Parts: sequence; C-alpha cells; structure tokens
Amino acid sequence: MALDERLLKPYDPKATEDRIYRQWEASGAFAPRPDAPNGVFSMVLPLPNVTGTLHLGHAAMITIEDILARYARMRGKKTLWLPGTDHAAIATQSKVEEIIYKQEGRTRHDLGREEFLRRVEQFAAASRNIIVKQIRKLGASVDWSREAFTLDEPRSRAVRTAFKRLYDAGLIYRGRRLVNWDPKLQTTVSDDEIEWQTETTPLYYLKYGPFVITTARPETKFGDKYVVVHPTDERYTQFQSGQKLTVEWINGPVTATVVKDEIIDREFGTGAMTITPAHDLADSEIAARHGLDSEQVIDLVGKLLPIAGEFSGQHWKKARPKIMAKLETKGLVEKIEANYEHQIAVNSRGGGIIEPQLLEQWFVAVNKPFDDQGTTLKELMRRPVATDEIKIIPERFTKIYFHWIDNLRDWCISRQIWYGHRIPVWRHEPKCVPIVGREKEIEKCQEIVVGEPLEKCPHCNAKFTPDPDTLDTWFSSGLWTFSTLGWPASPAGGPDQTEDLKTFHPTTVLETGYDILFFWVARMILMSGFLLGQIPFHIVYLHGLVRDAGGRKMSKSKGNTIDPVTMVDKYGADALRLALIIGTSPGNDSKISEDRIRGYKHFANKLWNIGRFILAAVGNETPARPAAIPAADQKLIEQLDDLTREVTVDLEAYRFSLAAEKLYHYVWHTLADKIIEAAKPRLLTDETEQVKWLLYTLFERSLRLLHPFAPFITEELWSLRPRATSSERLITTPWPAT
RNA sequence: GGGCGGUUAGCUCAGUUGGUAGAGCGUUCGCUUGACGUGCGAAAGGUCAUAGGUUCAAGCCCUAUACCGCCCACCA
Repeated sequence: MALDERLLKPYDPKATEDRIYRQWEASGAFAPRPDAPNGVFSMVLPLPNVTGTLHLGHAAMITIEDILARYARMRGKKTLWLPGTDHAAIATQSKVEEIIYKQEGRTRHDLGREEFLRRVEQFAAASRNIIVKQIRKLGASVDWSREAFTLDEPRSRAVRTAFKRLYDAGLIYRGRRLVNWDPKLQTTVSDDEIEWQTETTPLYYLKYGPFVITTARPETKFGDKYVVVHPTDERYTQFQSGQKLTVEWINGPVTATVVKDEIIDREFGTGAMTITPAHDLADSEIAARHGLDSEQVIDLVGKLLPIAGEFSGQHWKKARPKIMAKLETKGLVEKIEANYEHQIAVNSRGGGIIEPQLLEQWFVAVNKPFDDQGTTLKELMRRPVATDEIKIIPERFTKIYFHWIDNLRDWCISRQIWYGHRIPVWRHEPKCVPIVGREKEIEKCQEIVVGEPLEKCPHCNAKFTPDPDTLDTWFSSGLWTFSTLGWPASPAGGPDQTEDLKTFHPTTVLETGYDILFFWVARMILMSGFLLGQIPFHIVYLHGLVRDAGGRKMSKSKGNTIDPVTMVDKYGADALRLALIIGTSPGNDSKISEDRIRGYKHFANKLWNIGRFILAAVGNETPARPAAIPAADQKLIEQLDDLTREVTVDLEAYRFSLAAEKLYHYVWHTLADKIIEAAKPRLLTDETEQVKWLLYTLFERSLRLLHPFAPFITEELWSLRPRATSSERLITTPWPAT
C-alpha cells in the first residue's frame, strides 16, 4: 500500500497553507453557494484601516469570523463574508503627514492638496496590499470578488446619496456651535474621538473685584465678564443676579455681571468662577442658559486675539507666564495651588490638545423628529437594541450602548482635512451663501446643491464651488453593511434593492471589538435604520482586545505589536488561530504570548500524527461499515455524537472558545491517548476491519468538527483520505449531523 | 461623580443553565511503546481575593469590603 508521501513527513504548514488557500479560492468556495439549502449567513469584515498593517487583534477577529463563516457554510447556508478596507480619513492623513515631515521635513501645505492626496493614496494602496496578504495568510474565507474600499466609487456614491437623503430630511444641517478643534491637525473632531488625559497643572486663584475666582487657564480669561456663583451660596447673598460691577482685570477695568447658576460647586475653590463660553463647553452651556455673550480669545492656531491687548498674537503657552507676571504686579493673584489634577482633551487620532472653538460646521441632528411619529435618529439607534431585534453579546454592553445614546449630542461630521469624502455640497461662486435662514433663496436659485455635483446653476449659470471640507470617516463606514451590497441601486431615487441587498441584508452578525461600539456599531444602526428602514445586523458579537504580555494595548508607537504573519510563518496559521481563540471570552481582553501559540503548534502536529496512523492503518480503501459493531465501539461513536451536539450548541451560542477547547481535548486525550492506543492491539486480531472502520469514522468526523478552527491542516488531511478527489473539499463538506 | 469588568495552579487565562476544578507554558520522576520526544506514562501544585448569606449542593446566585483595570461624565 502506497502512503501519500506527504504523510511520511512531519506536518509543514509553510508547504501546505498557501497551496490550500489557492485551491479554496480557485474552487469558488468563498463565494455564496447559489443552491445552498439552509438559508443565508452574511457578515462584513470590520474593515481594517489602511493606516498600517494588521496586528494580533485583527488576527483574533478574523479567526472568530472565519469560524462563523466556515461553520455556516458547512451547515449548508448561503454564506457571504465580505472583505474591505477603510480609508480612515484623519488617522491615515495624520500618519502620512508624520512620515513626510520626518523624511522630508515638509508639511502637507508645502506639497499642496493634489500632491499630498496622491501621497496618501499611494500609502493607502500599499497598506491595503499588505493587509490583503495578511488576511489570506490567516485562512480567511472571505469573498474577494466583493472586496470594497470606503473611498472607492460605489462607496462614494453611497456617501453622496446618504448625505443628500439626510440633508433633505433636515437631519444634516450647517450650524455654528462649540466644537472640538485640534490646533495641530487643523480640523474638528467628533466627541467620540477625544481622549481624556490627566494633567497636573497649577490652579490660579485670582482677584476679580470682590470675588476670588479659580482657573487653570488664565490666558483664556481676557473676555471674562460674567462671574458665576451658586444661587444659595450665603457667601454671595449680597450680590444680585444680573448685578453689574466694575472690576480691575488683566488689561484694565471691565464691567462684570453676576450670574447665579446651580451648576456651581460651592466646595470648589471659593465657589465663584468666571466663564469663557467660547473655549469651554461647560461655560458655553451656562452662557446659553442665561443668554450671555461669548467672545473668541484664542485663534485656530492657538494664538491670542486682539482682545488680549498687549498679548495679542502670542501663543497661549508662551503668553501664560507673562500674563501671570502682570496679574502678580497688579496684585490680583491671591494664591497658586501647585499640583492641581485635571483632565485635558486630546485628539486620539494622533492629534494635539483640543481647543474648543465656536465654528460653523456640518452636523447630524440626532434629536430632531423626522417623521409623523416624531422619530429621532437617537430613537432609531435605541429601539432595535431595546426590543432585542438586535442582540449584543455579551449582554452587558447593551447598558453601555444605551448610556452612550442618552448622552449623545449632534454629530459633527465635517473635517478640515484633505483625505476623505468631500462634503457633497456645492455653492455659488464667488459668494458662498450661508444656509441657515436663507432657504427661500436656495429654492429659487439653487445656491446650494447637495448630493451629486453640478457644474453650473441651471437658473443663473453661476459656477459652483465645492465645500472645502471632508466627512468624518465613520460617515462612510456607517453605510458599510449595505454600501457593499450595491446600495444605492440608482442615485436618483429609484428602487434601492439590488439582488445582493435583498439576499444578504440585514446581515446575520457583526463581529467587532467593543472599542468601536459607539463609533461604528451605533452609526451603522443609525444609517441603516434611516436609509433602508432596516437593522444592519441581528447580532453584535463584541470581542475583547488582544494585549501584550504586560497587558498593554498593542500599538506601533509602543513597539509591542506582534505581526501575525511572523507567527504564521513560525507556527502555522492553524496554531495561531487556536491560540487566539481558546481561553478567550467575549468582551474581555486577553494577553497573548508566543508560548501559547507554540503549544497549539504541538496540537497540529498531534493531529497530523493521528492522521498518519489512522490513514496508514486504513490503507487505500474507505473502510466499510461492519455488519456488527461491538458495543464498546458503539459507545465511542455515541460519545462523539454527544460531543458533536455540544460543539454545535456552543457554536450556535457563539461560545467559540469552549467549542475549540472541547475538540482539542477530545482529539488529543480521547481519540489519540485512549482510542488509538486501545485499537493498536486489536488491529492485529480478526477485529481489524471493525477497528479500521471505527478509527476512520471518528477521524473523519473529527476533521469536520475541527475544520472551522484549524482549516488548513484539516483540509490537508481530508485530501489524504483514501480515494479522495480534489473536488470534495472539506470546506464545502456538510457539518456532521446532530 | 456614575457605570462596568477582573481577582481561579509558579506565569497567562478558560470554566456554557450552580452538581467532586481545566488549558497552554513551566516543575518532578520514568520511558529509543513500530503515528507523534512538537511525544508517551505518572506526579507535584489551587481554603477559586476577603467576610457574610441563599441552597441538599456555590468558582458560578445575593450583600458588603479590598485591590487592579476600563468606559462614561460640563468641578472652573
């Protein structure tokens, strides 16, 4: 009997995996099977950013999703797992800016918009190529024929259409509001993109007429003309609300007005503060409540405006000590508390310290009713989760989701960066007409066009100028579950339903990290709900973050990332996958070490040797079912029946770790250690045929059960069965019956 | 300030509806067993953070405490 020569050697993932992947791809197994008998399974790959390459966290995510996809496929479902990448606007732009500055000492303004964008696109393309290779290496059974990019033409059309529909419904508006301004990247960012860092700074107690006020930012205080105290604070009962008094301030006397507001914490400092509504959200809300004026003090690059008098034109950082010196000379400094701890806002996308600014931007209104029932976008996001139409795993994130929605303010979607979708709005040249309050003129003359570009105004022939800003990257990724399925079928209204959309939307499950629950998951529910009247997915499965051995988040800047491809090269993709899945649980972070991956390489080796033994014992013919099966053998079959049921239930319940662990344990410690050992002597007796059948049956079943977890080695062993043909691939073999 | 998660073997972590504790790595002893030394056989090692409670039965449920971590929040 001639054993396949591959079985003579130890298992070599390097010589096997790429070949198997090519076979899968060429066979069309990754595409949805048109005649699949048991319904539909669809899922999108959480589009990796083209800011770099994949790390082990991505690998864990891909593993979980591939398990889902392969299991669904084997269950006979029409299975679509759709891949793609995200242009990640601000993250990619700031990354490329950084590289160019480091290598050439030039800024994006030195290069100009066109050349800079060319560079970014180059970078994005290179990054995308690496990512695609990495995804393949991991064995991901994604349908490459449907690969998408958030910035390609079909997705751009979806963005323009979505913008127009939201605009026409009055849900996108232009407004002047206090926004998060990043002076370093020169753009606004949304509330969610802000990271709070603890900073230790002096706290200044300054004399403000009869009051002593506290501040951490004396350089913003030039325009302060309101002093706020708590209404019931007995220290200030002699001052009436609205009372005016003249106080000596930094650049001379100012008229101060007393305001009483319950937001004031009487215990803090002296219980009195002055407000800077133009550069502080809390202050601006106080100002809004009492109808107070607001004056800008700091400009968009961080320099003081003429209101600062002699300090005008200086950067606030440099001006602060000089201002303090002047206050000192004027005798206005009561005391300075040295180590005051407070939170400062930082742009988490590689940007600078946020300076709130009052700017005109585009917003999505989340609290504005848009239909007869008075539905708001907020409710649209809340309802499907509240009614369990969308189920979040693990469940505790449901509460976190609601809490976020309840605190949500209008979403600032315009960015002043260059890379990304242009805001699909065009205005008359040379005059850019402000929109708010001038809707009538717009109707008459089309001073503004939204959605698809228009060269000239059909009414007065004036040329149109595009809005200079770009969109928040999450605007386009929010459309992902349906923009990838051909939405919109036609930009000018028309039927929205493409065949793909009808078949695959809503998608079955969204598997992603809990860190983008708000950024992405919520936005998808919003977009899908408003534009399609559908939920985007039925289940949200949230995985934890993969951290390094020290528990730190992996990131390039910390230098603690592990390249998944390096691990695949060393231990094989199957081993890496098992290491990433076993011992993890949804929503909880995990730490990964190379030792763990090596351990599962040993398992792959074990499985390979089980295959060598059983296939060699079985020979060239598939063993026939014996007429009589000994009771002991029957028990072993039933034992595997039980395991099959358990593993199936675990997979249906998204308990991947448990399912994999049970299979691991069975294959090693039952099939190999007990069953094979017991079979060895029997093979030499007249029970040979019965034993061959038993071993082969258990082995064949084990391969099927293990395939979603360790696809490469199981597929390879499958192809080594007696009389195996190249068209009978394990990937498309039915899951064992339960 | 509010909410959430964690605390299980030397290390890193699992533990599905409550029923005599598991994995990887590490440690000790013995094995050229013809699938595998990337292995086999055996072993050591856990009062499952602490204190109460519910239960025939608790790592798992309830209450409180301690420490670690995360998220959210308009204390200047």
